[in-house]
Amino acid sequence: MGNGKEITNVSKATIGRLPAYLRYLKDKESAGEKTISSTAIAEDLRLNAVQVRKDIAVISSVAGKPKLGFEIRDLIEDINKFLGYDNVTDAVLVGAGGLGRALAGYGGFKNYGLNIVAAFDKNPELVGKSLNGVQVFDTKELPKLVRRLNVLIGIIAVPGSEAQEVADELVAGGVRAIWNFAPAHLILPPDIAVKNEDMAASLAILSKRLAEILYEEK
Amino acid sequence: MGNGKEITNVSKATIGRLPAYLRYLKDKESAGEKTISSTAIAEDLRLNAVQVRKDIAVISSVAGKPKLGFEIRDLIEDINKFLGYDNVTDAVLVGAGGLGRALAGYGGFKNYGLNIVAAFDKNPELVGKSLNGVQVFDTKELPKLVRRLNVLIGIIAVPGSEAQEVADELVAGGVRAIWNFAPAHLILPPDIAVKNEDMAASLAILSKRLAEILYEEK
DNA sequence: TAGATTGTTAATCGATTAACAATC
DNA sequence: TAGATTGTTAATCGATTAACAATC
Repeated sequence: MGNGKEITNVSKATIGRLPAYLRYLKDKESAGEKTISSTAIAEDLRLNAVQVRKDIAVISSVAGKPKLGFEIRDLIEDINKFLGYDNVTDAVLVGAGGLGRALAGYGGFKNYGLNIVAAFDKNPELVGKSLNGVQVFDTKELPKLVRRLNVLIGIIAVPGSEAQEVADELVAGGVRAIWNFAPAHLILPPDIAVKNEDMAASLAILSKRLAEILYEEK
Repeated sequence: MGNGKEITNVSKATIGRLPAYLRYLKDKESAGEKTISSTAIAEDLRLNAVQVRKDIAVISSVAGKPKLGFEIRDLIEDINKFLGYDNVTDAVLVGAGGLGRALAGYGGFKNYGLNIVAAFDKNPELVGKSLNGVQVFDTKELPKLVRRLNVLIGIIAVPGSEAQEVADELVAGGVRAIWNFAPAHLILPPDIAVKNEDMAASLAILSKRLAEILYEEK
């Protein structure tokens, strides 16, 4: 999950673009290409070439070569390292309903350095079951088990009305980062990292863009 | 989905905060409160009070009253109207696997002005089935059916390798906005609205914040 | 009245984009 | 050499925050 050295003030915007670069570069590598220019990346990903070069400068030690560009292999390695995809971090999932099941079933997380070690649900029918190899425990066990497993990341996939309570229990168990998929605003201590996956917000932004597009062509 | 009148240049940042305001205000209303100040909203939602007032100014016609604040009822009505939650827009879902099923099963979308009218999958075993009342069709039927249903929004929940193809078919069917949950960068005409739900990007940002927090307290 | 709160203008901050010399 | 491309400095853009008079 990245080591101390790399924790310079890299902007959220840059970090958010890195996974897209990584996917793109892997595609190029699979296609047999060896080098890539910032101009090419920018064009394909609809970004600004200077932005791409700056992003690369932040995470990469190797310099690009005029006329040639960057070594794809090097870039992939640097991004993987920066994002901490080499070493996996454990996480727990709370909520084994529809979305929770989908998240547990999504095998891709391990590639992103995340390993879901346990799931929790308060529904007795789900407790004891296993979601894609992840065992479901009773939510009552949450703080105790999280502490014992020494887990730092909690994923919340419960209804909005239960999210705050779950978040409190995660924090009580020692979790330091919360990935919140519930439609709820969580009140948390300042030394806990939170990322809200607010579907309503995303949809609102998409809808407004759509409305703009339709309006413009009228 | 908002009407022409409201399509001024409201920033994406503001639009993204509106759903959070709405949830918060509904909570307050349920708790029996009648008015709310921007200072109170800002404190509870960990925002800046000026920002809250500016956001409100953009979407609301009614003015706040010094010493009192804003009428909660009015604000809720204005945000609902601005976000177009009153009138529902149809959408199709492509991919009836784990995530697709979770999205189809998520009843909340209707509250957000989105109505999933059909799902598609290329897996014959899923075709003909129904996900929470949403019928699954063969992906082959996609362009034809999308056009016939006159659907403007497509939700992509297929593996990354299939996302571009699906996007092309959605566009061919007349879709004008794409909500992309697949880990893939889509190449699309400029007059198509896209919102990428990039889980890897979200996780990267959360992980870096966690790393920072852990680093600081060392 | 006194004080909390609004609405708005100005200042700051952060991120993107433009310009351009250096270089392979 | 000529030209594509890099790396960096400066300019621009957009969003957040600070300052403050108006007002209920």
